[in-house]
Amino acid sequence: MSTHRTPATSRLRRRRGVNFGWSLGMVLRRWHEHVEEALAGLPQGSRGYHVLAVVVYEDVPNQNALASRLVIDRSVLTYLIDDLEAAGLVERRLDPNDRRVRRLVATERGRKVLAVAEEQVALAEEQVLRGLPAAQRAALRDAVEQAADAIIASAPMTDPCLAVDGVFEQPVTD
Amino acid sequence: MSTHRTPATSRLRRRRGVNFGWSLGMVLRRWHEHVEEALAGLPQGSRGYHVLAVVVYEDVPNQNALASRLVIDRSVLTYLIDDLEAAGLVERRLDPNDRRVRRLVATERGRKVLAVAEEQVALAEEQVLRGLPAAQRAALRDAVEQAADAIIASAPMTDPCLAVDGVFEQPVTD
DNA sequence: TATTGTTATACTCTATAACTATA
DNA sequence: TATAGTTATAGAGTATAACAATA
Repeated sequence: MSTHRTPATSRLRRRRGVNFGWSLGMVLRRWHEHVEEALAGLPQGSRGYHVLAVVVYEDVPNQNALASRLVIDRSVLTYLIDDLEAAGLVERRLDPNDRRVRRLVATERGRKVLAVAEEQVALAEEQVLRGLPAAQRAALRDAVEQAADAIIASAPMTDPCLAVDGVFEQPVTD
Repeated sequence: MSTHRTPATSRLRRRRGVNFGWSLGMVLRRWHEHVEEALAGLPQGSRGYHVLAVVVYEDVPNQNALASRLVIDRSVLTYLIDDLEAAGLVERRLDPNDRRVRRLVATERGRKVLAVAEEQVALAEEQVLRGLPAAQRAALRDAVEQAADAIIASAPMTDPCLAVDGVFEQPVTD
């Protein structure tokens, strides 16, 4: 199985930065492989983990706020919370002031499970980045988180500002 | 629409590095939003782009090799090549030595389209990372590509080495 | 029998809209 | 009418296996 020791890697010389996106996808994929396995047993894996973490550490007034905080759709959040609630990790509490909204609170068990999950994720992430020297590892984490912060801070997701399609329709006259 | 200027961002203090994966997903998502739009008109968007780039710059002996180079399944590669070939960007040539294999070669048009695409992608990526100072931007690109290289070099994708499930079955005795 | 490439099927994730209950 | 949350449906992407042709 491990007979091919990827002699390819050395000749994968990057032409400019054209494969930044591919590399991003690769790292994220590996992250998922390790983290979903590390979080087996936690409802919804890494997605339940993200939800639980926000509920524990941040003070979101309602589900809509939580959804936009995580940049996911309200409808998927419903399923995530359903499972977390069924597992006894979070609760939906009706807001007496506005009976439409449900305030989310973590249970004691939820906090404990999150603490365990954080350890597991930290270990998994070390595995993902184990090919990098420690300094590079920290730099990567910082850079990625900073980039995500900047993205969230800067703009709505899906902005049609730079509509530049049609470039390939007749760029080369064959 | 843009009325919420995300006051959240400032209070998104990270607890340790737990949201590295979330941030990765965020950056990749933004990358896709920009790049797929920039590559509208190119068959299969960024995926066709990756295939085309490898066909042009690297020397892959057959489709299987190309698929494992990009870490995608052979079956999806079939569709990608179908579309690229239909657009006249690549050709499948039968190998006279082994009539099972198809050698992939880029057409002249394919090379030209790739050159245009590279420009578009570079612009799109600048947009994605425009929230970061230039130095950070370069550091991020390098770190991510290095991490991907390390991942590819180090192991098969999906390794069941660290099977640590069951951790959440009864971690807290409720 | 093993391998290259294709086709078909199922499963996950996401996006969208319709629906309810409150306001 | 507008908003919070839910439910239902359709699409993209991926994984898997079955299949054909060749070795």
